[in-house]
Amino acid sequence: MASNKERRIESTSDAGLEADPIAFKVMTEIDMIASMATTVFERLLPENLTSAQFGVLNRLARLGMKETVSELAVAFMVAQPTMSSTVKKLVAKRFVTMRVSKTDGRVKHVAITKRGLACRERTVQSLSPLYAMYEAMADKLEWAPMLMQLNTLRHYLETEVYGQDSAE
Amino acid sequence: MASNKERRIESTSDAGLEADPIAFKVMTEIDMIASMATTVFERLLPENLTSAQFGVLNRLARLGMKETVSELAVAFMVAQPTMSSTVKKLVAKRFVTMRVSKTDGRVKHVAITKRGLACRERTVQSLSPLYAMYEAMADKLEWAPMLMQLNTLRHYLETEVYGQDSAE
DNA sequence: ATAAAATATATAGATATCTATGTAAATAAT
DNA sequence: ATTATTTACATAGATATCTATATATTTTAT
Repeated sequence: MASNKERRIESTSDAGLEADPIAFKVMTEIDMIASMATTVFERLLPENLTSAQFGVLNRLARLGMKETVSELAVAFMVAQPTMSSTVKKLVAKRFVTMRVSKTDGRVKHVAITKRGLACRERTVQSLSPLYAMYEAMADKLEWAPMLMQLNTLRHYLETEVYGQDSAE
Repeated sequence: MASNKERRIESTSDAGLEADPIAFKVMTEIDMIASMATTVFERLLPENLTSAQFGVLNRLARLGMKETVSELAVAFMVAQPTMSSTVKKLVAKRFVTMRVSKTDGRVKHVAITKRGLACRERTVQSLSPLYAMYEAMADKLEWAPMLMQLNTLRHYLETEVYGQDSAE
């Protein structure tokens, strides 16, 4: 919800204020976690990579295929001009190439380069403290059930945001 | 983590790609949920309120007290100049006042006005579809256990981000 | 009492995002 | 076939955020 991303500086340790329905408290926690996890993550990124840039690099590396700007925008839930901008930065760093499709002159395929793959590898390495951190939490946290619940919640929201079951 | 806020447009319904450790998948879900929940939330905000502005208004209304710019910045986990900017907008709309403290000339107290309170009330009303939506989800979602797990996760991250137990 | 350090806020500049719109190419309609 | 519509990407302008720094005030040290 963003608006409720409110740390309690009062006495207890709940997020959100008393009057919030529990769903709002959950959303407040989720906002705060997203924000802090992003902070932790970005601190570890090398070579002036932004998290948006690494996201694209990582996706192209793992899928092992090129994708169009629009496909990437959908995949990362950002506006198309936002993804155009991110890809532009990656092109400037020579981590990806953009080439007009041979079969459709409107489309541009984004493909990762060798330099990009190498950078992605280095970055994954430098993220190792993250793995350690999350493993350390596994004592106290049940990741699997949490994932299931969050997945359910996400699907509800996707329907809400993108209309009737836009999720494949 | 932001960088992994990646919708699968492939066949399954998991977030994140196969190779991710489960903690990364959880973080990916959390990012996506935060993003979509914010979208849903902002669509409902009236009077050109941003979620940041409503957050401050709502907090001041519920706490029933004035707070300083720095206190608000800490509460919402944003940089101090960011909160200065948000408060400035609220002052322009005459929803809050800023007054230099009588006991400390550096400090400015932010207090909600009657106009601000009224606006907050209207906004809470216009958010009613949100309550309905979250209630509708309660069939399939266990809000309470989820809240507990997320709370634990948040505390881990607070320690990580702000150093040893900055959380009161 | 004066000078130095710390604190609260504001300002400046940079960046990432958004919406609206422009441009070029492909598809559909006539 | 031509024209209109749709689609994919780029550009422009607005906004919210951040970091770095300036300014004013208070507190601390000498």
